[in-house]
Amino acid sequence: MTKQRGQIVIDKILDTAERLFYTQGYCNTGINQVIDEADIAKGSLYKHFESKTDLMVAYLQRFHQRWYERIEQEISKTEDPKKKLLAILEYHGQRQHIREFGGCPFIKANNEAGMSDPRILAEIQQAKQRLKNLIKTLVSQSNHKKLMTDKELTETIYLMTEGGVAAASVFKQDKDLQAAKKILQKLI
Amino acid sequence: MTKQRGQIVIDKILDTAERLFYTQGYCNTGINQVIDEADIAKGSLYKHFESKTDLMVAYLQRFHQRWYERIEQEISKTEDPKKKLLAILEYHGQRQHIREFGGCPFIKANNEAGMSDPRILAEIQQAKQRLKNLIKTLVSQSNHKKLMTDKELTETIYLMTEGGVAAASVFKQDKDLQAAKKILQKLI
DNA sequence: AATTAAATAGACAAATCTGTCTATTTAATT
DNA sequence: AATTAAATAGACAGATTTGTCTATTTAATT
Repeated sequence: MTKQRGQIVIDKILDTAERLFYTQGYCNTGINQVIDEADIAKGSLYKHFESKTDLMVAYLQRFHQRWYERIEQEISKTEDPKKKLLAILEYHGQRQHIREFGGCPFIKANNEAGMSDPRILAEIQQAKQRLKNLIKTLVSQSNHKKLMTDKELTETIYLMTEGGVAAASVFKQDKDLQAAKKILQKLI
Repeated sequence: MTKQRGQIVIDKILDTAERLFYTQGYCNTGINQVIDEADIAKGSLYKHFESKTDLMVAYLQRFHQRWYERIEQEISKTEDPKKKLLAILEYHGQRQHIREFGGCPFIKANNEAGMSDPRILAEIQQAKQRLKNLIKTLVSQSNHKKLMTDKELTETIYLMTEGGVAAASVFKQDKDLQAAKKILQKLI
């Protein structure tokens, strides 16, 4: 079963949209630039996506799925729940480095287009909630020091992750995320 | 000494730009909407600001100053450094409520326009650094429990603040910031 | 009161934006 | 091989964008 012709076009569009929407921003990226860099015709884009907003939604949905799969894959490298928690912070630092400290794609999308379409906000909320739930599960399995409750530790880790990525986008480095990792080592 | 005519115009422009750039976003706000809602002429805007980017920079500079003054005023309500630290989290929750959970103005500006002009990123970095320094000073005065070092506690508080505001913008509520406050009470 | 500076309304240019449409070519399927 | 569906290039509409410019009115200053 080889790839359908249509799927190749869709993939090229979504790949390009993902790259441009993230690096330049949704508003700063025109449809014409997307079709130019994706090397497809405008008619093809509007055959598969009703509007630019729909393209944004589709990008976020696909990104949400791939993003979560990457995190799951990353923490699967160790069995220890404590190490898995540390890996989440480590991973976010690595990703921000790859992304040249452009910040969280979900937060970016939310800031620019979160209020314009309910599907956008919903997708972002679901993604963030999944991360929270993942942390919660790992915390409950971690047998941590009980310096705080499971709920509080979960919250702390989530906030340090979110804050660390934001700090990375401001200061263009990942030392806040690295610091968060060291702090977490003391807390668990 | 009453207000100069020019200053009134500048204030109206900056007030409107601040409101629209935050609620709608920089890209989603046109110069024409700014002059319409500020109720001034287009020529007046371009007399005081060379470009839309310059207006953004001026908005951020004024906002940075006022923002920091508000925080200083807020924490001046108590003498206890521990309570001052808690007040920072409390204050950010209140502000996000007022802002209808639109997130951090600096992070928003950075995501949308941080790479387009070095002055924008510089202003945002300075603002965030000031917050970090403020927390650092308060931590050093707080005589906290020493569950972690001063540096680590400072980092934790900063990250929880940054992450809490981001979470507020995603989930449209301030309970993450409230949770952060309760966690901080345990840490100090 | 006369002069100077600033604010105004609004036309305008030039570029860009999203989205539509047509005519043609390419590829997959029967 | 014939048919059907999809991708292409590109023109086009209509709206919107930033920024400029002119002519006029308003306000402050000498």
